[in-house]
Amino acid sequence: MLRMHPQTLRKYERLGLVRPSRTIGSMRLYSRDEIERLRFIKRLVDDMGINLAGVQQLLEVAAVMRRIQPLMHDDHLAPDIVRRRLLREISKLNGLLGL
Amino acid sequence: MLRMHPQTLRKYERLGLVRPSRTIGSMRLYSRDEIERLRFIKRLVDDMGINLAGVQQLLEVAAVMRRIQPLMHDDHLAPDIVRRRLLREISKLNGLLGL
DNA sequence: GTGACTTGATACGGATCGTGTCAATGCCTA
DNA sequence: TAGGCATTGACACGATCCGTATCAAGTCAC
Repeated sequence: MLRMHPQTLRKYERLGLVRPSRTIGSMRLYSRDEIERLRFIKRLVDDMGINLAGVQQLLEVAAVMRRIQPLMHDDHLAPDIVRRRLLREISKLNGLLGL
Repeated sequence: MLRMHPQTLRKYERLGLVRPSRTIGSMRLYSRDEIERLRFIKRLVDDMGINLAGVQQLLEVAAVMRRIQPLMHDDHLAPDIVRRRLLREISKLNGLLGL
């Protein structure tokens, strides 16, 4: 489906990049979100040549982006609240870059 | 000063990670900003084990962060302007992650 | 129950990255 | 101005990382 080698998926899981659920017999089961996540990882690794350590950081950046996005388009949220949450996410981003 | 091998600095320049100015005799000259940049790169590579390809992306993320930071603390700027510039930076960040 | 697949563990080839070496050039001082 | 030393660029050598192949053992579906 994603043309990924089974061993690659296992290694990604060992590194904590994905977290598939398991069936009773301990077979891996990937949700739609995780498949999308794998697609994202594949782009970073195959097309951009990025390290798995770098992928891990960029995944966290992407997670922050996903939380910021709705904040900016929610029109019935008090500007103060938006501003405060935005500051929190930005400082989180800075922290993970070690700034 | 940063305990980096000269060849490492040359390779980083070939990859476009740093851009030192040159003296008349073509010797490399690093500004304070570039030294800080090198320190940042060193952390990503040595401590986090990140690829140079990943470093390149994270450098761009850091650049966006550096532009966002003053926006959030400038009280003289109209909220509309802040919001618009913020949206631009965020979409830039999304674009560079391929989202 | 039988055949096909998945599981985990280990090993191998290719690519990346830091470092060492080389001759040639540039810089500084006596 | 001549001599000693560092820097320049190019190439090559280990170490490490990553995807993939292989293996026996366990699991699934028919």
